[in-house]
Order: sequence, then C-alpha cells, then structure tokens
Amino acid sequence: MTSTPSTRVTIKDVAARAGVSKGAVSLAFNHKPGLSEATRDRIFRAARELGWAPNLTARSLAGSRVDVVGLTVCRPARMLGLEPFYMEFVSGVESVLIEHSCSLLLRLVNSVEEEAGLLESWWKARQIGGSILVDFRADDPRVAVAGRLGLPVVAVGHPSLTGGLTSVWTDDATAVTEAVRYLAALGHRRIARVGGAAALGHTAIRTAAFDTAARELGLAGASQVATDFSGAAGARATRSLLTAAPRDRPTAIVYDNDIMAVAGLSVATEMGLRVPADVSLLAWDDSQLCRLTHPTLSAMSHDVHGFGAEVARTLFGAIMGGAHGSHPVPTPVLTPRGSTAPPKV
Amino acid sequence: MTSTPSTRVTIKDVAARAGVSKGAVSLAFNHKPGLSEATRDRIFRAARELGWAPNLTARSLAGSRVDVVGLTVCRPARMLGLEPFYMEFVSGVESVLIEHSCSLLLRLVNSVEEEAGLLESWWKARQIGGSILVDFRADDPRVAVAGRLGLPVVAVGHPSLTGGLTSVWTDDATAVTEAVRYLAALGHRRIARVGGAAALGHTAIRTAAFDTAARELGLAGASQVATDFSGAAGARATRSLLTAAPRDRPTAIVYDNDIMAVAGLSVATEMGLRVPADVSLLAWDDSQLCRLTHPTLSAMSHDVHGFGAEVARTLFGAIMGGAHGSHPVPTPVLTPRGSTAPPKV
DNA sequence: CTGAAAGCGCTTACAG
DNA sequence: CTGAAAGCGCTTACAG
Repeated sequence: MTSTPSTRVTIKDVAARAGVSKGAVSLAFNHKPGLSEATRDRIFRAARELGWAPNLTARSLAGSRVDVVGLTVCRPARMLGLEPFYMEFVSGVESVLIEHSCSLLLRLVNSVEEEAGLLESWWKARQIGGSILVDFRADDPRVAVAGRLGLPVVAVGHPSLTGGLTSVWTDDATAVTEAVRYLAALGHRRIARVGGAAALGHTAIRTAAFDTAARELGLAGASQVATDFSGAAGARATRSLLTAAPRDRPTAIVYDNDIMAVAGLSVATEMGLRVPADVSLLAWDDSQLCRLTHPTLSAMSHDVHGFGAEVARTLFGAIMGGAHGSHPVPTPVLTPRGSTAPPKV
Repeated sequence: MTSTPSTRVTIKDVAARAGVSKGAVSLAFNHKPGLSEATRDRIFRAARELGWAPNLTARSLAGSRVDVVGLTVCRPARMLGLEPFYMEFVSGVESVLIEHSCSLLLRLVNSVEEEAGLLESWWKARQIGGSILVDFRADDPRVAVAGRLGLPVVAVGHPSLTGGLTSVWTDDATAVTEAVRYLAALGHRRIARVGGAAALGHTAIRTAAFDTAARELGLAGASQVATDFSGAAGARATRSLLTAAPRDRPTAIVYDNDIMAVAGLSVATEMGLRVPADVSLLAWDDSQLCRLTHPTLSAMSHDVHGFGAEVARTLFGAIMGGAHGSHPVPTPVLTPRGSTAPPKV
C-alpha cells in the first residue's frame, strides 16, 4: 500500500514511474492502439500504485468532448417532489450515463427563458457536451438556441413541438384516445379530463386528442379542465366536477398524472361517492402510488425508467454526430385496476 | 446584433477587441481590483458583442476551484421517485447553488462502496469542488474516504454517524419522542412504528428513541418493524399489524415517511377499519401527499427545502475552508390533521 | 493601473 | 511501437 501523497499526482508522475512518456499514458487510458501489451500493463500498474485517475477537466480542455450532460427542469419545486415521473426518468437516464462514465448536471429553473439562457451558458462555458430538453411549450425558445449554438440535444416531446430537433416522444394522442374509448366502452358518456398545465405542449396535444375522441364517439357530456399538475389543483377540479347535479355529473374522470388522481379519489370518498360505482377514475403515468390507494387506481401506464434510458441513448447518438429525426417510445397502455367500472345508473 | 461566428470565441478575441491583454479580461470577469472603470466597461462590452463567456473548464484547470458539487444517492430507483423528500431536498440545495453559479452533479448508485469510490473518482478527476453526503450507515466508508482525500463535504446526518465530518442534521430522536408522547397523551397504549431501512443510521436512531420513549411512558404494547421505505412494504407491515386480535392490535401507528403512511391508510380502509376511530396514523416528512388523502394525515413536518438550502450553505463554508462541526436544523414538529384521535375503546 | 510569460494536466499530430 | 512538442483557454504571479 502506497500512502497517498499530499500533492496531487498527475500523468507526469505516472509516466515517470512507468518509464514512458505522458503521451503513452494518455494512449493507454484512452484505450487507443499503438502500445505493446507489456507497456500498457506497466502503465496501468503505475497508475494504480499512485492512485491516479485522469483529470477530466484537463482532458476536456485538451480534447473536445465533455463527459457531462445537462438537464434543466422548469416546474415549481414543491410540485416536482410529488411527480414520481421525474425521479424515475432521471434514474433511467442515469442508467445509461453510467455506461459512458458520464455525469448529469441538474438544474431547476423558473422559466423557459432562464432555461434557454442556462443552456447557452453551459454550452459556452463548455460545461456540458449535450443536453436533455423536457416540457416543451408552443414556440419554445430552446429550439432556436440549440440550433444556433449547434448544441447536441435530445428533445423530449412530440415532433410538432420540438421544431426539428432530435426528439424522443410518447404518443399521447393515441393514449388519450385509448383511455376515452375504454371508458366509453364501459358505458360512460359523461367523461371528464383533468389535464395538466395548459402552457405545455403535451397538454395541448392531449386536450386536442380528447376532444377528437369524444366527438367521434358522440360523447356530448365530455369536458376538460386545465390545472398545474398539483394534487391540490386535482382535488379542486374533481370537487368542482362532482358537485354538479347527478344527471350532469361526470361518471368517469381521466387525470393527467397520478398525484391528481390520488387527490381526486380522496375528494370522491370525502363527498360520499363510491369509486368506481358512482364515478370511475383513471390515472396517468402509473407510479407505485396507483397501487397504494383503496381502491387501486386504473391507469395509463408507461415505462418511465425505460423512457429516460432511451432519451439518454439518443443523446449520445446526437453527441457523436449521428441520431437525427424523431424516436417514438412505446405508447402508454391501459392498466385496469379497481377504480374503473361500468357506470351504475 | 453580431452573428455568432462558427468558431468558438475565446478570451484572446475579447482581449483583442477591447484592446487589452488576456490578463485584463480575466481580472474583469473575476471581479478583481486593478482595472480602471473605463477599461472594465470596454472589456464587458467587447465580451457582450462577441457573446463570450469564460470557459469554465479552462478556468478550473488554471485556477483551483471547481464550480460543481456532487450528490450521490444510494436507494433503489423505483423507490426514489416516490420519496417526495429527495426532490424537495434537491430543490433546496439548488436554490443556494444558483446564488454561487454552481451546478449539481447527481448520481444514483447501488451501494455505499460504489458511493465512496465515486466520490474518490470525482475528486481525483477534479469534477467536483465538494460533495453532499446523505443516508449514512454504521461504519460508513465515506467518512474515511472524505478524510483521506481532504474532500470538502457536508454530511447529512447525526454527528454520531458522520465521524467528525462537517454535518447538518435533524434531531430525529426528539421528534420520535414527541410523536410517541403525543399519541400516548391521546390515550394510546399500543403504539407501533413502521420504520425505514434498518441499515441506515437515522433509522437506528429513531428506533432507539422509540424504545426509550415507550419504556419511559410504560407502554407495554409498543412495537416496531423495519421496512425498505416503499409503499408496498408499508402496506405489508400495516396489514400484519392490523390483523392481530383486537386486544393486541395497535391503536396507533407511526410511519418513517409519508408514502408508507398513505399505503397504511389504504390498508386500514380496505380492512374495514376507520381512521382515526379504530386506528390512528401518523406520517413523517409531511409532503403535500399528507393533505391529499381522506382523512388527511397527521404528520411530523419538516422544512425539507430549507434543510437542503442549509446543507448547501454549509458545504460552501466547508469548501471555503471554514465550516466545521455539526449544525442542527429545526426538529420536525407535530402537525395534527384528520388521522389521529383518542382511541375509541 | 497594465502586459508578457509561465503553467494548470491533459490530448494530439508529427517525428523518429 | 514510442518520444518531444505544441496547444486547449484560462489564471496568476511578476515585471513594468
């Protein structure tokens, strides 16, 4: 055991100890050809003995690549903690980053403008090699910024929102349609949707799809309301929907995430309505939360971890210069549980 | 508007445009004395016109500091998404980092050993200027690693767990004691605790405090069980507790987080028990989730965002070379809601 | 108050 | 298959 010297050991020390040049050490650690097996071994042994690892800062400066990818998230902090979606998404991203010894630079921001500015700073400061972009809005400023800078990105969102950037997306329109058809097939006619933040592109897509599906099925009693994704907003929306006269009241409600569905379930219970006998509830995203309620919540489920992994994989493609176009991931599928049933009328 | 040149602009270009040396530009951007107001202005104008920002990679190499702090989290990904605690904690950390233009490097890992190794890699690779350490275990290897490397850290955990590292901690023992006393004051004698992962130091502290409090109050029917913090485990533990014969069954249950309390509430409902008439439930951490259930959950509440902010502040102190010792943050306080009441016997 | 030079720790052609 | 040199974009003494 060699004790760690108090002064930092550098590539020079390793080269000296192995009896080679700095260049040779560099070749060995970057797995490049041009070294004999024996030399390579000597170098790695010397490095191990000295406890040396390449200084990634220096490597970035000298080379070109940066082993860090960015992720900015623009949602109120209080709400984020309650969206199981994000942490699962991040864990999926991480699972792929780790294979590339790459790290995730995370930042919570307050506006898309700030988000666009941060992207530019990070890129100009060479802090990131690429970035993941989520929560697209109409005319999102990040599209132009990424294009102008030549920043490698992967946009999480439908191609219609992400202006030609490389994208990975979920077919929300199809999923919403399936949700509505399922409830209609159970016999529901008055179906409501408690949607997410109206400013987000994917909310708009779901809203349009819901309208279309309701029209095609001739559902006169269909209605929608936008919220901010919070449990409190979901509760409020549900309360307002359920206080209508029984003959106008929806018999089924679809939610845009699962936290609002959980809140909606409480409201229904508190109002003395039985779920699913009096009202059916359908959640979205389907985290573990949906299996913790009573009754359990039916949901449109989604492999969020896998989604994150696919996004990371696509980003590496973009950084390497490949990966263009749009990459759909599997559409959320209906998972019926205890909160949906034919209406009892 | 100057269009952005396709080749990267550097400090040299800015210096040339402002008619000064690179050193002068450096002084200006680091807010160091030694430049006339006029020169400073010229430099900033030139930088703005060229759209230049310092390359942080080069700055780190040349200087000493690194504007990135690390955070490793060792919990199963699936569970993380459901712990509102983490995202709120991270958002608190971010709120302080932003003031220092500092970024957060996040990594999910699978073991403390991996965590300790990662810390060493990050530090040796000069990727971080310091790190936040959470979820301490008995004989945690990170204590030695941080000490040996001289890595500036702040350990989130009771001083008895963090081996002399600078620490920020919550007085869990006092909070547990308050929880037990409150339930006892309501008249409960058979109180159970559904704890978190046994391997974690703070779980051990809570377990010991619960035992002591129960003994001091002469609560013969007190019992505890360890879980993995997941809703599923919380549900299982609750079901097992509540299937006991009525005269042995606990009349109150304290949980180590709120997701398990939510799961416990469902189980009680599903078993036909009324909350709080038949059994009182007390959650921990108190995210928004506790206000979304029916009845709402009483909880030991905690400013998790503020906790994260304090941790980040302390870390900056440690990086600057100050900040030693242990820093307690406010103890969680009891927030009574609809899930606790005197036992109906 | 300012300029020229050395150096941070690597990588990358380019010679040998 | 290996070595010596230049350069990545900054900061920091050290002269002037």
